Amino acid sequence: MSDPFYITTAIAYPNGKPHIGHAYEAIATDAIARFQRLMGRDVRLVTGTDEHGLKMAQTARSAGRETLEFADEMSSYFKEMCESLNVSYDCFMRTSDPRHHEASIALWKAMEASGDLYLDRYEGWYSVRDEAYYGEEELIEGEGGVKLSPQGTPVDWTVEESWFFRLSRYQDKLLELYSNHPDFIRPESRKNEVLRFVEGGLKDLSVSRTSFDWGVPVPGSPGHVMYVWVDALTTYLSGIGFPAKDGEFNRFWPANVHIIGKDIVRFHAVYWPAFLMSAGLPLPKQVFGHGFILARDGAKMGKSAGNAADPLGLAERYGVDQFRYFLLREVNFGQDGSWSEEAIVTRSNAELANSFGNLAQRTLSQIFKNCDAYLPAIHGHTKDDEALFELVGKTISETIPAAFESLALSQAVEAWIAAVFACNAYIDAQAPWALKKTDFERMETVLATLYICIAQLAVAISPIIPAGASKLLDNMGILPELRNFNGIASHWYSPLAESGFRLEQPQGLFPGWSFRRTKRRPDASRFTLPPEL
RNA sequence: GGCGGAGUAGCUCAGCUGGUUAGAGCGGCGGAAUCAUAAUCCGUAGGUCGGGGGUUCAAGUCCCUCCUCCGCUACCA
Repeated sequence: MSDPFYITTAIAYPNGKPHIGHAYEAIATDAIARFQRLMGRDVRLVTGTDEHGLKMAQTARSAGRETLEFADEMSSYFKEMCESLNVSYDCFMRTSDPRHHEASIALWKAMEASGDLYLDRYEGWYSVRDEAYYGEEELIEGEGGVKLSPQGTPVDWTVEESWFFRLSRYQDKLLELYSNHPDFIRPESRKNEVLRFVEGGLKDLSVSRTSFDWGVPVPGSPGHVMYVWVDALTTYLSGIGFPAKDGEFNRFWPANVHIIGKDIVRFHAVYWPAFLMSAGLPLPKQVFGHGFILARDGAKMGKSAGNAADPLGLAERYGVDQFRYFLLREVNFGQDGSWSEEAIVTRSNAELANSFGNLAQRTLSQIFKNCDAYLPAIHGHTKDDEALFELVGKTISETIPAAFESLALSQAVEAWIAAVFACNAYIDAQAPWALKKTDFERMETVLATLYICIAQLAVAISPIIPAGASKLLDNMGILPELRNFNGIASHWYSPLAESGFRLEQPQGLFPGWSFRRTKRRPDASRFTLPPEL
């Protein structure tokens, strides 16, 4: 049985339609999951929506809607996003799902059994928008002397009975965790922030609310619903079957990595492991806080910022693969990045259409025309061929896997495109179109060499651009069982050629987009215009 | 205020534990080629590696200091 690998995205709060940040996280997580599948691992990818909390209830009410019915709609946008962007999730867990309620209650009871939950009174300034209490001294003054949270959201003086979690008990255990598992929090800069926070002392955490009922009811405590983070985090368990411990859960927990935004690192790196320790469950191996995707003008794509670009619109306009490729190629995973339509077009044209797509096109076309569409025979390799094999082979079997393994996604793509460049340099140096007249057999060998390399590169990049890669591999007759790192490195070419496989008329893989430019193109009509949004 | 990031070619960025002429991509410029999605390949970038000081035979790469931007966090009030 192959190694299990369990990865999650954060569970999105669907108080609006998904923005580019949600798309980025889902795409990155999917790419990692797909990579692990190519490595032969048994993968589970869980994503979903966190639908509880006063904010959702209020938004629904102000829209004159039933809360659940409203949540259904909002959640569906996130699910659609995953479908549209080719995110290969195994489970889309909603916190409103009865199965999830069961899981949350089981976790709660386990924490209670450890003596970590107690009832007390909580009073303070509560911000509905932030779903958090603030101390008097944290408040800022808005216009007309109105009290506002540090985030500038309205606050109300609220007194409620609340369950508390003995977070204070876990300070030492958490610090021990961080020091025994240096990779628990990544990237490094996030870890420092968490360390500082925990070292500064932990207060017990209020983990239930009585001011609304849209949430998971606290067992045996009528009127209380769980604090949203308790049940949101629990999706990582319920998504693989918890509270049932046999089967999926037993096999996949603990998670290999939780992919989250840098803004919620604390919940995942402090509260979450504390909850799990309390419940007597194993801890995830890693929490990775990625950066934000900023608009060209530098504006932050915040949850409530309202200036969020529509990721589905962009994907539809420029292509899902192109959009995925851009985000993972251009942005150093873990750091903030920026996007613009021009940047998407530039990347897509230069690397997908011109470098890789065109490499495949020119190679397959020559085979199609010169070899009657049959895969040409190999008549002994030269040093040049061997050099290319070595470079491409090393890239797909060492460099790219190592980069993916350490979640250095943009470096993985960088290594890939460098190998593509090498193939283009090779085809130009060998000039099979010239060999056609002088040394037909050598031409055959050159085209066969490229064929092998292109298939290997297509497999290696398939986690990033699954649709295009799979279309190309289909066209090339690569069997499904060869579409993984081991398979594509094996000797499949000659058997395929000898099987009498013939190419169809090759077709362009990725279109080149034109884009408004100051400089005039010699013949702009040759470019395809992207569809209007 | 504390802690932590970032500041490298026009643009976007690589540069691990200090060591030959500081790198890549894009753009620009010049050439080659014409199989291919007017795509490709080769050559070319005269960059005070934010400023200043220091350690060293040798510093984007270590130390000090200053400036700018960002993140986490605190406090005075």
